[in-house]
Amino acid sequence: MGIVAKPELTKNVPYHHGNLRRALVEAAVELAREGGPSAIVLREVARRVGVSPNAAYRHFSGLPELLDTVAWAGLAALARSMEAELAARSPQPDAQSEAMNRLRAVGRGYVRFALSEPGLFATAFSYGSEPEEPEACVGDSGLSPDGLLNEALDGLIAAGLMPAEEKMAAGTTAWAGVHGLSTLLLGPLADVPPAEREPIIDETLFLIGRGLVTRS
Amino acid sequence: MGIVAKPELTKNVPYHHGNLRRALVEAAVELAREGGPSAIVLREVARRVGVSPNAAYRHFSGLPELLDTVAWAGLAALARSMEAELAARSPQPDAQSEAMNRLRAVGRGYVRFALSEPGLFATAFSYGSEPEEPEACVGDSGLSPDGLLNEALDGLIAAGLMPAEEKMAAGTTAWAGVHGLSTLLLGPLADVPPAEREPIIDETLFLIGRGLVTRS
DNA sequence: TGTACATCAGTGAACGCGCGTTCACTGATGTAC
DNA sequence: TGTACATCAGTGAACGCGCGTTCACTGATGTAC
Repeated sequence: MGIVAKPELTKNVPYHHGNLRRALVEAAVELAREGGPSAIVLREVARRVGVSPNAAYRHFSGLPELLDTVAWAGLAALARSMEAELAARSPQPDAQSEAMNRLRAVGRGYVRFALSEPGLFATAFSYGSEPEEPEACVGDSGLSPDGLLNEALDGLIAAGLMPAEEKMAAGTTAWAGVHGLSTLLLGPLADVPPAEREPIIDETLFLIGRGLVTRS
Repeated sequence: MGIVAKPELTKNVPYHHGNLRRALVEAAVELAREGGPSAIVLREVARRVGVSPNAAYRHFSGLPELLDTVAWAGLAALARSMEAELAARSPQPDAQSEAMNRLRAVGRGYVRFALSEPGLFATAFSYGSEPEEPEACVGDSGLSPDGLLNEALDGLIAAGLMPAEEKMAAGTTAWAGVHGLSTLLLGPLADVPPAEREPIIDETLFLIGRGLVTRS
């Protein structure tokens, strides 16, 4: 029983939960936000929803399936963070600046998500299986984090900044860069002062981006 | 009791263990190699050494201290892997090629260690406190992974490939790149065929390195 | 060299804990007639 | 519209497990004299 009684539980006391599956996932996401994948504990999820521990087995085969569902939700949230940076940036006059600007925006969205939601970020990459419906890990644009990066790389190619045959290597490098930076800032570099974080992110995105484009 | 009786336990049956602390750390490292940090379980460590579970408390304040010790050993092993790549590469005629070659060698040593010892790699970055004696996480050269990277960056500067004031940003970018690539190859990219891994590593190291050096 | 004794590295048993999962069940829901 | 009944989403209790840690102890070691 939480500190605030849930209206539908006090008023109606419905025997059948409205949408228990959704409620379980939401509680599990909250646990992931608080403590990462290992904090997703089936009994605690049930406790928070106000249901007996075994009720979850009506909706999931077991803990691993619930964990995967949360991971996919984490990837979707990551995609939305990347989309938010794309929307927030100011468009550039020429095509080349525009393409680089978009690439850096998705990268910044990636790292910022990791820093603002470390538990969910860690959980997003702890999935054990791919989702059956790919739309489970997709942002508002319908693209996954992967798809958003690819779109940005296509922009680089279209602007003549990168040969098409380097796309795959560039994708791996960009992903590795932002993922590694996120991990470092949450781990070994966790005690750099918050004020220094943004410049570090910008510098790193600059150096990574510089490596991807063909020198003129 | 293992499948092979330990000689010193069957022959001499010494009451006091020769060097229990060292034996505990070795067993814990082995567990980390097999399953990462969460596989380091105090009771299992004691079981493998052939000692009662509480005996470990004569040498460690508790599980966290043992875990940190294994993490530092992992960092030392990482440093040695980087040193091995430095030693294995073929020296280059001119100073600039030599500097880039050394930088890529330490990067390759980093990623190869992660791929060959994933459990120990994960454990190396799960420490909760810094070692009191810094030589706990140092390779044969006396340098830590961090120190080896810095040495390589100094080489880049000395060769005139990079302005000194970019050193810090370059270090973060290089570290992020190899760390991220390691993480991806062990996670989301875990099912790229082993034959394709080396080319991917080389391409990524190439693109990261290209971003660090000043364009001419 | 021999003996008394403090030190300390181990033992054995037990503690409380919380977990994921299973069992047999109960009571609400909604459909067929 | 009313009733019988199958369905199914939940309950409550229990399971076995292994964990980290603590307790009072014991027996070997090594030093002082």
